[in-house]
Amino acid sequence: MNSPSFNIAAVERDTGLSKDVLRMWERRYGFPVPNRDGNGERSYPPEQVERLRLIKRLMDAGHRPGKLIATPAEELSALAPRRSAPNTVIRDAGASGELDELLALIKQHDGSAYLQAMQQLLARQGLQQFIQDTVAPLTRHVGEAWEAGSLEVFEEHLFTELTKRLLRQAISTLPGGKRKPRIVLTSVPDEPHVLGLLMAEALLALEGAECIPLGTQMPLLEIGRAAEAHRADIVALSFSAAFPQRRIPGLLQQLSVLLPATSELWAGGGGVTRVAKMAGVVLLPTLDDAVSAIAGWRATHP
Amino acid sequence: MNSPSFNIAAVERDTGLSKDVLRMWERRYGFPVPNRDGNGERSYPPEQVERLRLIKRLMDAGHRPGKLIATPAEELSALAPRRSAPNTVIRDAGASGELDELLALIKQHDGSAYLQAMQQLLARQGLQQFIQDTVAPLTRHVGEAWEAGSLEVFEEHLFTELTKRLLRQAISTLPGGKRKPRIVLTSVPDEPHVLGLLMAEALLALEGAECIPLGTQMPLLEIGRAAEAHRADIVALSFSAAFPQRRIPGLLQQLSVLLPATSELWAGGGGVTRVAKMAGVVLLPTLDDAVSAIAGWRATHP
DNA sequence: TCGAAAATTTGTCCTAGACAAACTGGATGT
DNA sequence: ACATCCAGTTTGTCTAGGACAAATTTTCGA
Repeated sequence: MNSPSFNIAAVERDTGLSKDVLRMWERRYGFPVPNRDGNGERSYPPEQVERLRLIKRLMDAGHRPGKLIATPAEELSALAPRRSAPNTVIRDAGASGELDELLALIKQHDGSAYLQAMQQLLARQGLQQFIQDTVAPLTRHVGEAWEAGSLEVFEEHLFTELTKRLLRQAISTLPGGKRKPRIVLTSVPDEPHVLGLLMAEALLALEGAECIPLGTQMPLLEIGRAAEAHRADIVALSFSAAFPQRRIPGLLQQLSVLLPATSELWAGGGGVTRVAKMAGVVLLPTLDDAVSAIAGWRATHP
Repeated sequence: MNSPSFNIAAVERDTGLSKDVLRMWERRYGFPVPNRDGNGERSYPPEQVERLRLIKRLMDAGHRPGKLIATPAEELSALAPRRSAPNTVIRDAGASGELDELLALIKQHDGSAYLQAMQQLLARQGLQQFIQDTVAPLTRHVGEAWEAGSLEVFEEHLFTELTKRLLRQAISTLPGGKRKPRIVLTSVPDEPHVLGLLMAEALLALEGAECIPLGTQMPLLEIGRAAEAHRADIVALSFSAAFPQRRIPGLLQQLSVLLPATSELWAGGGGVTRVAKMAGVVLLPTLDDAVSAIAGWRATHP
């Protein structure tokens, strides 16, 4: 019943900060300063874990750890988002007021009302417009709300889970595309976000492409094998805006070596907007790009 | 085009063996012995990564690393599964031949044939029987095939992805349960397996319970908050058979402190079969247990 | 043959040092 | 005003080897 405390592994789990980073911060910045248990091992009180979670969130929003840790407690929580991209939204569902309403349903934890509202929108707009004008902006909106701290983790999970269901359901009603190209869809390890992948799948399936969804977090070696086994024309990867940009070129590079020569490599999602062009990889920052890329592929593969 | 090599982080990603373990094995057993790059950092050739993946698989099947590493290369691959539990299957879809046929479709990478076969079974058996007699045994079957090495990772992903879709689709056709109890469904960090959760959700929803699916891998603190926000009567966690058993009691212990007093904690799935009973936690090793637990809950909560 | 005690195996934690990649801020050139 | 380059700082990840507790196997005695 006494206040629980966390060992370093538990803190890593709950904050997403690696053990190495936790020790390094302690050494460099003097925070966090955990207690020590009988074996001299770190034991973090809940307040420090809470502060670490807040810091991590702000870091994901573009702040730097050195500054954040130096900042005294209170006005940490007041810090505004600071993403470099001013987020030039391309199409938005009319007023973004509509998005706010949907988000409000999530914040009220009213899953069924959210589902109902979304299903209504889907019926009204049709799948393609629904994805491009509602789901995609809403996902961005949720990402921003999360970075601004106005959304709890479990609220984001609820949003993701319900939206996944909507999209999967919509996809399953499409006629199983049997036309070329054949596309393997997945993401790399450490990229668990699945909504981008599902949106892409829905749009590609609408174009009649044959989609092979493999879920998220495939080891690179396995992606190569899957491409071979499925004789994929295209391997499409999704990188969310939260994925560390600097790791992307290396991953794509490594992967392009592992793929069979007959498979193209496409990389899409908010994560690739500012990735430099590279040989052997097609970059598709927006969903529109994906749709037109299909047309392009068909034009060059009679 | 030259043979790619892996730094220690990439090996951790692809094998699931932590950096600490990789360095420790090198020190203790003399394997793996990576090359060193210009900065003196480890650089693993693909063969060693491959061997490590094999060793990890056999460890998950119950073997011990010391023995495995000592074993010369060739007959490693011949090693049989060695799970302690002889896997007393309770109900099986008639002959397990049916399962083999379904599995064969996956191995042929024929997703649409698999979906069709499963949909047919669902229509014939009804949802409850379908889950208990087909999906659950099939999932075990896949787990065993994976441990025996007869299934590639990407094949398992395909199976999981397609089966997820089937279950979600089936769930969405059920009338949204609005009766008590209200159940939050999720899993702890490091437990990414979602099929058990979906099977449980389907069965619980069939009983008319109100299910709130939050997806997998919720930090413990967030689970507590979600329970509170949703005023959950029950928090249901799923542990797959692959989850390290020894970590479960600690997690449940910690979580039971974090939950509001009005929420019960249920833990189910193949992972809890051999976990000792503990105060404040209801253990549900099988799906049948979950169904009867609902009846029990309703009997005690008028 | 069973159960307890001893020995072993194994993972995780610890400290402390090094360095490269990424970012910052300022100076310079167009 | 804007792009580009350079130096300085910040930051994460890697390295080494030591320690120990928890889990498992083996040994020994009843």
